[in-house]
Amino acid sequence: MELGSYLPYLVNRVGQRFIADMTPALNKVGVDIQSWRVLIALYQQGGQPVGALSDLTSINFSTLSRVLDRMEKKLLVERLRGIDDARSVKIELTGKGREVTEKILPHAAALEAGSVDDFSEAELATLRQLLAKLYNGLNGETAEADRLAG
Amino acid sequence: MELGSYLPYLVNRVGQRFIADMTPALNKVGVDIQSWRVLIALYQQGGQPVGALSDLTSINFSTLSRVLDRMEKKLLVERLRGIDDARSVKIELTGKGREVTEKILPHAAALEAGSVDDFSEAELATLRQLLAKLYNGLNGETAEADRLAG
DNA sequence: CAATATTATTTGCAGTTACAAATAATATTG
DNA sequence: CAATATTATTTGTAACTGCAAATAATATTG
Repeated sequence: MELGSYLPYLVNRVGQRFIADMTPALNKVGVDIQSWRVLIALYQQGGQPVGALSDLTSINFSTLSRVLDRMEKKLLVERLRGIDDARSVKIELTGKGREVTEKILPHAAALEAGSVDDFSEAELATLRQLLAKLYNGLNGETAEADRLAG
Repeated sequence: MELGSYLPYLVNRVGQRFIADMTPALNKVGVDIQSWRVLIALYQQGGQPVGALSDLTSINFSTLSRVLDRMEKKLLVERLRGIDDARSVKIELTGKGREVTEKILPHAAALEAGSVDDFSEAELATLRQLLAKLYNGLNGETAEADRLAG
């Protein structure tokens, strides 16, 4: 096995570079990377209960609970307890959350665009499609999933 | 912008799934994900100074220093101070480090193989090539790099 | 319908992480 | 060659993370 062709390696280093390149824009508005993931998810998919948001952002649900604490303190999101089921908490963007998201979005778009500057449209579409396919080929095994599977 | 086509999102969720799916095999031998990254890097590329290992693994150099502390305590690596330049520390796999790596490798290979089960050889090659190209299209901006760039 | 199981989220806690400063060594320069 | 700058790594510190247990609510079942 060769490191340079090992998919987890290739994927991890790209992910870390995206984070590194995004960090200056995030620092400017005092938002950390995890909060940014929550912001885009909510901005594009609307209010979500914590569990769904955890799936959507790939942030561990207990970590996410703490991320939401920070975001709530900064008035970026609010927790709406038990709209239909009082066990669940619906997370909604606040006006400020939307504002901040819209301030970051252009930087995010520019970064993504810059990263694929010398990709053809076809290559870009292929990359997205293969990443989605790769995701589906993985299990997303969790302690919880294991327990249920036996 | 759509979440499902946003590259940092697509990449991050794949990376998290690789971690989640790899974790059981790593737990069995008491190795965390960061240590695993160091193990494969050293196993395949040979002994490295800390800085090079930081680049290779995409682990922040000060975090890496602590990761190496844990690994040294578990006798997986050793620090060889100043072979040619006394400022640098060459990190080498120990015999045990190699053993443990070889115990994990089959799981890693199986996981990767399973994730691309329904990929053609051509698709797999394309994915790898596009991920490498994407990596090159990113800056890997660091506080240090920023300082140097002015 | 009381007892038990299940689902959703938070919290205790024991690490882990990353920025910035400190340390340690080599290179440069006046 | 002493003073200063640069390079490589570690460490102080404050915040972040994730497992497991606790809490809180709804569903099921005998």
